[in-house]
Amino acid sequence: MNRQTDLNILAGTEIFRGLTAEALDEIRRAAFRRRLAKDEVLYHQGDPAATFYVLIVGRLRVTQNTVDGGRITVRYLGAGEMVGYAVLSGAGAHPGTVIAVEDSHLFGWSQESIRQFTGRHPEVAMNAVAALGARYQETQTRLQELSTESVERRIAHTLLRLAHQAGRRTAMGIEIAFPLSRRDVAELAGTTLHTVSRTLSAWEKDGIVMSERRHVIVCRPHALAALDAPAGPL
Amino acid sequence: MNRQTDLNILAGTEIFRGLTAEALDEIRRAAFRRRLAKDEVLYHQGDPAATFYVLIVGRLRVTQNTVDGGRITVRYLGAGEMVGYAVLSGAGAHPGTVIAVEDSHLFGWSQESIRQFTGRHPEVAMNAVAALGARYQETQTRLQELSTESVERRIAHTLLRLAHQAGRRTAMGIEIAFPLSRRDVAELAGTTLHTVSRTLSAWEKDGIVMSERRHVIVCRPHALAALDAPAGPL
DNA sequence: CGATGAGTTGATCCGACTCAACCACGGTGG
DNA sequence: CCACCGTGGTTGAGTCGGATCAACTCATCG
Repeated sequence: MNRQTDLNILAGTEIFRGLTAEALDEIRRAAFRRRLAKDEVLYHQGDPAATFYVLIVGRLRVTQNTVDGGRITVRYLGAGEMVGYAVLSGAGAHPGTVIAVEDSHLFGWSQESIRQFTGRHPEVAMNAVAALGARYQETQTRLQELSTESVERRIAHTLLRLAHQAGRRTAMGIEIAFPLSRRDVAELAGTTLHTVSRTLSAWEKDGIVMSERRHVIVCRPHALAALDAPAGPL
Repeated sequence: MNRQTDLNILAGTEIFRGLTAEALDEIRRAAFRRRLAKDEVLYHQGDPAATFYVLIVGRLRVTQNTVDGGRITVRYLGAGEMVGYAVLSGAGAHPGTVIAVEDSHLFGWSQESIRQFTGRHPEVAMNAVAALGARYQETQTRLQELSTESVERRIAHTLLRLAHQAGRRTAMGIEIAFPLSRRDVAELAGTTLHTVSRTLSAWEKDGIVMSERRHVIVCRPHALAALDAPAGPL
């Protein structure tokens, strides 16, 4: 919690990496801290984009709603990731709702201070471009999957992506390290919780995954990755 | 084709807007021109991201392929839009294939020159963040539609988006101003050309759209936007 | 100890994909 | 000039993946 610790943390974030110690200290001084309890909302879709955040510890979920009640999960955010890119891009409002799925800790900056800082430090803007580009690509990939793949494969890819982003190696396999319900998976994979439940049950029988309520472990990731052929040959 | 014309063109692009005349002239001097005939490929998915472009006139299509033969259309690009953002974000390879759907004209810059320029002009990086953010949002919206809406509504939204991005007012309605086949619409909406054909035929009967081969006019955009209720009540 | 949320599993149904046959148009070449 | 073929488009019939509807169990919580 001291100055040096904060500097090390900031130096490890996707948006501030590569900055000089002086620049890091400058952004540190402009920051405020924000804590979120589990299930607490950071901001709602449509709120004016006034504050930019970086997630330090914890896990956040970004969701997006349509007028007609539809809801999807855009992505989960982990430590070091930026929150509220709309503040940087100059959009007026946040395009999604951000909620903590476990107790979290963030640094925050006002729109003026982060935009001013970004203007003076092109590396920050370049980092933002890189980070946004990566998210854009990931979304593109999901779009691709949703257009062309079966539900089963989409669920498989969803779990693999989560395992990659927030996986923790255990004796049983790769554990997805935050509470994740069937419904959550369904909203990521573009299906219903019923289908997710059936699919996970089948995989559990085959020893591919293990799951309890709101908790998934991927035991055999390679088996998930190789779900093209409808079934193994004789 | 003279210097002043080029400066005016550059000043109107999403990535270079707001720059001083001197900065614009600097980027103009570093640029080279590139012409693409209809159906000519600018670069392929997987090619090293070595050159950054801005589209001056014409229309490009960005597609993305999966290993297993799946293909989607990521988006169409119009005048003033940047092409090859991966060069900015430092990704090693282009994530998609870009092809001209009509004769086009671009400005191009080497990776070193555009990144150096961006490093010296934070506005450019900020513009890039804004542009990428907008594309990210658009993709998010498509993802949302694909997860929650019926094929018919997705086709409707696809046409509305195209009409918005590349529409030309005519006596008959909003004409989509570049060749667009059923297959193209299908790859944007995440469906098959058969379903698109059926849907457009039905809409044509209702006077909502008019279409010939590779050519679509949206006559009653509001009717497309209001396709929620399955059918009008008695 | 009801209540609420998460999960499972069966039965049913339908939207849209698949398969298939066909037409129209526009090059191209004999 | 016409025969040919490839591309784009239309439309019908059949099928099926997965959503929907429904009933029930099991935790967790105030």
